[in-house]
Amino acid sequence: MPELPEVEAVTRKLQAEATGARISGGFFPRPVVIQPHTAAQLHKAVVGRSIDRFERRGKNILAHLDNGTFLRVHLRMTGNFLVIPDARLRPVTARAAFELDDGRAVVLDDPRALGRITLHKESERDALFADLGPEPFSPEFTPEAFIASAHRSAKPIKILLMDQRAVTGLGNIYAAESLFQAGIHPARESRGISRPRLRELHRIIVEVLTVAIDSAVVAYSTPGGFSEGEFFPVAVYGREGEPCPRCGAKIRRITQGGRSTYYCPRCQR
DNA sequence: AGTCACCTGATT
DNA sequence: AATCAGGTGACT
Repeated sequence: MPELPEVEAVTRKLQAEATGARISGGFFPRPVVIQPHTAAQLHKAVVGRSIDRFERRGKNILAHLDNGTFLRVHLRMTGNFLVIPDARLRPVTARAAFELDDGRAVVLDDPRALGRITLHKESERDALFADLGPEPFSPEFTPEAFIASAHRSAKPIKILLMDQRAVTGLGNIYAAESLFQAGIHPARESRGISRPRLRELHRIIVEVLTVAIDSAVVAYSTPGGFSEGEFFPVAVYGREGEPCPRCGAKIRRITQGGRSTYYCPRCQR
């Protein structure tokens, strides 16, 4: 489910619903989800702590506790992190649950169990995210910084956009949509793209993510979460064979880095 | 830089 | 039965 916009929506909802909550219990049925910690270890570390604040960093959700530690939650492909009203009624796909002293629980719900949770000291934060690039809405994500990282890379531009070191938050959908809007072919070598086109792509990335966050927050605040289908006007992703909304040419699918990339062969050169 | 493994469920 | 999935890390 989640790229940056969905993670942002999830984080905001947790911040609204569970800030200040106190953890009274833990449920960690899948060792791999919390490794290198053990269930007993994590249980001991979180019970009695309250959650001061939720924060998003890239596609990670951080839950800051009241003792100088934080939980780092990554949703990977299919995870969701949410408050349920009754800790006893967790879904069968709950891979971790933090029971709260008011009877609710904060749950990692993830059918594929690819999501991960780890606990860290605040002092380890910088080291933990050393390989994460700039937040797309931060002052560090300048056109010049983006152009520089592109011109340093021989990777196809689509691969670069999904590399969290160049900019954090884009995944398979929004990378493809950004390139469509910028009119850039996904297989173009990053360092061969002109400065003006990269400058335009930079602007579009910020715009695409802004629009996507707005729609994700609205979609996720309604009952049922994101389940109401599409909430972002997707032009190319998942639309192989359908007409391009701009020129009518058939959308194509190629494989890059083992993932599907969708693009318009006429609009994207 | 490309491939695969991690998991499970949906779709072809 | 095979393929695919909005991610990432560990391989070759």
